[in-house]
Amino acid sequence: MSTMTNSYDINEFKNPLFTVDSVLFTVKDDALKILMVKRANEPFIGSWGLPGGFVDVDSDTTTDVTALRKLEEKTSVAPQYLEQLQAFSGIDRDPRGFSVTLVYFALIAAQEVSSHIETIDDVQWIDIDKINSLSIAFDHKVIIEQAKERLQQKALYSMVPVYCLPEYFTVGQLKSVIETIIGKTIQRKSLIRRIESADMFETIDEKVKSGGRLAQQYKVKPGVDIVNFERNLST
Amino acid sequence: MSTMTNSYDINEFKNPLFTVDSVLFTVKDDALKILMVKRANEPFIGSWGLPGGFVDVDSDTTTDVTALRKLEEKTSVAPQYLEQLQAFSGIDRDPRGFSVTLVYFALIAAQEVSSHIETIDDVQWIDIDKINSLSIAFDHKVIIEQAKERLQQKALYSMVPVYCLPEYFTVGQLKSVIETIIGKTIQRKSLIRRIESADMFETIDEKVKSGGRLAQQYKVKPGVDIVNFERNLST
DNA sequence: TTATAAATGTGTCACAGCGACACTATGATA
DNA sequence: TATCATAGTGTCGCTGTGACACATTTATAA
Repeated sequence: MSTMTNSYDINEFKNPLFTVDSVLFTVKDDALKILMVKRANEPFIGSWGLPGGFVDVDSDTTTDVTALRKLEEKTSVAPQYLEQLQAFSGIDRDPRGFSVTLVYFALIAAQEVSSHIETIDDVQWIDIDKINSLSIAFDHKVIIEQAKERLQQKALYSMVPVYCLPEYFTVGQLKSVIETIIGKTIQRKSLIRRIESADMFETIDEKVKSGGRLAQQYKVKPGVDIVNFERNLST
Repeated sequence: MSTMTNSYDINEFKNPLFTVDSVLFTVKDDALKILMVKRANEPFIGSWGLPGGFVDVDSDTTTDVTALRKLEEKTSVAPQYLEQLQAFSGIDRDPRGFSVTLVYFALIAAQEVSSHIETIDDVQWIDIDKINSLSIAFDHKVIIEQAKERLQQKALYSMVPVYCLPEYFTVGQLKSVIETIIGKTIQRKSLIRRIESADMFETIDEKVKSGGRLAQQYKVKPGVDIVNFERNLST
């Protein structure tokens, strides 16, 4: 066989630097927060950055696994919701050269991880409104802004915000989480109509105190997908 | 300085194989078609694949540029609409090892490129319903399916389908394109209401024949963004 | 010249789902 | 037992889509 073949030599091209990062949201103390990590390495040592890193090509079967692995290193649990946000690329965004970061968008209940995170000093829940006043690595400010917009959009036409709540939750809790995410109030009645029509939730027999009348508890039916509604809530 | 620093050595990790591919849609002869390329190289030589390739880290400023460059090599023009779809990754999807492909989603008017493509024998518009009966490279069948679903969703709540039409178009043409994309009929009246409320289009003085009464022509106002409606058309 | 077909464009009613808001229900507390 | 706080319901109005009849304008053929 000739040495001139059509087969591709893996080292022929310079490959871009490829990383996976996640924007992990939660709602805690009536504020939208994201998980940030204080960087221990160059570049941007000492700044806050999104949790993430390189793919381990010997053990990660997909980039989803990379994202989950990196998040679990920081939170010790898996997020309740994970989806791809977008890739961000550029010749200037990393001083080491052309780089691509595939960014995931994740949700978790604050209760699931709070005690664990409080024991680590380089991992914190940071209020999304305080991001602009901090030193943030790479283009992560822009990434966070886009992730926030996506979350806000999704909150208007789907039930994703339930993944910021524990297994059992009430209408009041869900209403509060949605309002925190989108930054405006919604009608309790509209939310109840959606809960009933979505057919995503089951009621729990035991009710729970809430400062007034006992509240009905709900949980997500096992195995159901997120329902998308045909209309947005009021913009 | 010690040689033991925290700075990252770019060659320390095996980087995944990274490519950029595009699903370029058009509507032609009342059918939804995508641009496919007959592969001239291994792997999957001889099969049909999506147009794409490696980033040129010396000249591409972002992956968007890579996608546009690769599409222009095949069509000789830039698509009218381009957005990221999603990254697809895995240890098995490419025989050369762990690979990631960042997939873009693009739209163009058939008229813009048809004459150019007809002169090339390894680049073709392929009817999306015929994809399953062809030999398709990598996981591109799955990618195409997801791109199609995204396009169908977008057609229900936005005006993206206009980017499958030439600069000047009529309501009848837009209705036909939307119906081809979503695979069902819509109400002309609903479409006109949307055209009027979107404030994205301007009317053209000159009307055009269409087999009956002369039809009003529209064009996209320069510089406007796609409008998203708060409701979907009927599912 | 006139009738017909074909497509464009309009008028309008019904329906669904969200917003608004008054009203009822139930548990804690004084 | 009265009051407060939160949970939950009833219902009217509004908006945008679906449906469909009707009017308009052009080409074509009798």
